[in-house]
Amino acid sequence: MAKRGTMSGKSGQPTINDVARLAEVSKKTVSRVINRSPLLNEETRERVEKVIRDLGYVPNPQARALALRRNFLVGLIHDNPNAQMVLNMQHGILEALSGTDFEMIVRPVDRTSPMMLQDVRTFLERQRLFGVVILPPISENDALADLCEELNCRYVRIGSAELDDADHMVASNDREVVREATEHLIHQGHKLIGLVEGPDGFRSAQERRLGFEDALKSAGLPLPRSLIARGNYTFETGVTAANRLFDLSPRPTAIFASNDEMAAGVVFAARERGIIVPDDLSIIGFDDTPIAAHIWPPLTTVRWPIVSMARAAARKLVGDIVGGESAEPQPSVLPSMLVKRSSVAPPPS
Amino acid sequence: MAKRGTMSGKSGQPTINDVARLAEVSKKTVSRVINRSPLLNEETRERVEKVIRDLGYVPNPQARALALRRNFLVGLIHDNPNAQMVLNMQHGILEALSGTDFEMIVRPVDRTSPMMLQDVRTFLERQRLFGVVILPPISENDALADLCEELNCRYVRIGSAELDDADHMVASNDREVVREATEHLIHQGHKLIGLVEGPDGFRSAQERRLGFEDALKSAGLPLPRSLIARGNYTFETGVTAANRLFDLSPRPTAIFASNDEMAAGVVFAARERGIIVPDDLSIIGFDDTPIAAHIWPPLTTVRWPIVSMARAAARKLVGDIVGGESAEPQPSVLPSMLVKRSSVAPPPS
DNA sequence: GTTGCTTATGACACCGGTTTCCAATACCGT
DNA sequence: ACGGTATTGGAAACCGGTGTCATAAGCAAC
Repeated sequence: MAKRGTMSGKSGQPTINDVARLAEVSKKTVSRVINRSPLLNEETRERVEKVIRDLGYVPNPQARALALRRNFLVGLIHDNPNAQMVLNMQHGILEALSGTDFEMIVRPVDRTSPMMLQDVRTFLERQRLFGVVILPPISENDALADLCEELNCRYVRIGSAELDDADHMVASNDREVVREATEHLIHQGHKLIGLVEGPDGFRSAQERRLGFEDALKSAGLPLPRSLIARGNYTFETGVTAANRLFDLSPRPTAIFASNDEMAAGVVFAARERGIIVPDDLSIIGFDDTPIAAHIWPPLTTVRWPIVSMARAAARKLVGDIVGGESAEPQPSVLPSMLVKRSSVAPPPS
Repeated sequence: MAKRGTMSGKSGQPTINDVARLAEVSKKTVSRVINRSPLLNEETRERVEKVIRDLGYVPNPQARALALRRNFLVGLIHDNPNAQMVLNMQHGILEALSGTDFEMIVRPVDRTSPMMLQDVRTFLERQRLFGVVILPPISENDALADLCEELNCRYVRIGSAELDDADHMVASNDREVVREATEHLIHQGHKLIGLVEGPDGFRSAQERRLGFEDALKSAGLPLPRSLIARGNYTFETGVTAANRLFDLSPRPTAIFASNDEMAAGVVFAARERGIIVPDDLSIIGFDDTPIAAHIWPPLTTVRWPIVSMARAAARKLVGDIVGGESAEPQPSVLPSMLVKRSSVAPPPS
């Protein structure tokens, strides 16, 4: 327990000076102990460490931030409409940060705002963040990454496909797993499969579409342009896109939607038309958000390794600081998996 | 634009010393300007302010935090499983904080952990937060509020019912609006209405149950114990509770569930049994999470003024600092509203 | 015994603000 | 012209750490 009564500060917390005085060394030596400096007598270190333990001393983050010109904060930058995903990412990051001196600070941004970059710049400059984790879809914005470089702020982007620089990236294998998902539909006997793809210009949308095409191609199935409808990852656009596909004749017997929200929109639209899922129509989504499990029928979908990705990203950022030499390199690509539920069945005969 | 070349620091950001030098005053005077000290020559102030603008000077948060022994951070403490709500709260807080010097730092906690209080104590002591906003359900924990008092950390709790201390509380009128929701069912002709209530010991659960009882009582309807099933705010317990109510004979023709997740569970269970919503069974939920609008049929539910509550809470915390004399007092009770969708209809005849 | 090198430690300035205390100036009544 | 009282500005200490550089001790080599 902390023995009180010998503190210099009146705020109750012991300072580095208290430790130095009690251990009969200089501040600097205590600082060396804190920062695991190698050039330090083992005996001295132990003596200081004992005082630190006895006192319950913890270095003041504000003072360190000032002296180091760098805060012990990891920022989370996102413009993600998917609350569950953002929150899971937060948990993943905090998990990686727990037990370290780092805390997390959250920064939603508005991709459509012309001030976005300027805002982020001000934010990073002022807070002097140790590093940031950038969530999709804003993680695809290269200007943002360049800004981090420029401001000397470490960063890790989370995304759908591996980029050049593994140090700044954690991704999942979207293309591969979507191919797998589509093949699952093909194996059920579907031949006319629609795609509700994500918005133009999104890496994730592109990757998922490529995976979809891979599967059809290697199965020798045709893919007319009409079977592809675009949405923008929202429920409503899922409904619209589905209706466009339902108007086709012959109607597709299965649909892959690039995310769960749109897939839920497809289910919704099907119900409005009296199309029974999965009897008349099989559906696969992507993300495994709670809605996927909770609508009827429960959606077959792809589960992103969200928490692990966030954890890996945060560890990449702070690993060499907190881990010392024992910091293992973090993986850059984590596998997604297909979660089979009840929205897929063989096509009607 | 900032004129470079006259800075003392090499990091690019101008410091208070730069401002002082260019304005030909002392640091202290600049500090007085920044902190809106009243005893200051108007002319001097303007001169300094001009230099500040020209230089694009912004005080260094780390240095201020060290000197003031108080960080410019507002913490968000939550143990909420509802991602959408947490994220909306985050947005509300950030909205209130935007344009100020404050940033938000997020701290999920585990209510069930015996270390919870200790963890939060360490967190608050170390980070020297300016204040915290506490989300339900952990906001009902009085020990946590006491801890904040003890550590001299401002706090605002967000909850379901008004507490004694309006300065530390922002709430919604759950009881009233649930009464209204239940009366909506009664007006449709329902006489046998089930309640899927929230977990024991939760203020929100209690308030909502009271509102439910209020409505039945004033309509002269009986409320046998068997019509009340308890869940713990999760989808799965909603399913279980619904099945218990479905086993009743006669079966209730309407169900109010204390949150949307459980309401979604009720819908799910109904479908499993072939009970048609809303023809055979009307359902009302609470929260207006995205799932409410996206399942079939879309749920009639109660919308909490989440963003406004969070905004009000954050303004309560920082209002007197950033607002100066113009800081308006923030409301402590914000009204919820009933959102009518398609899950309610008259009972089968 | 002196030189030269390595290792362990300390003195002191510094990060960029705030606060305390005091001096200087202006304003005032007599 | 004089002392007394508000206002204002400045010097220096401080918040609690880190960086730079100097120095002392220990030891091999000359």
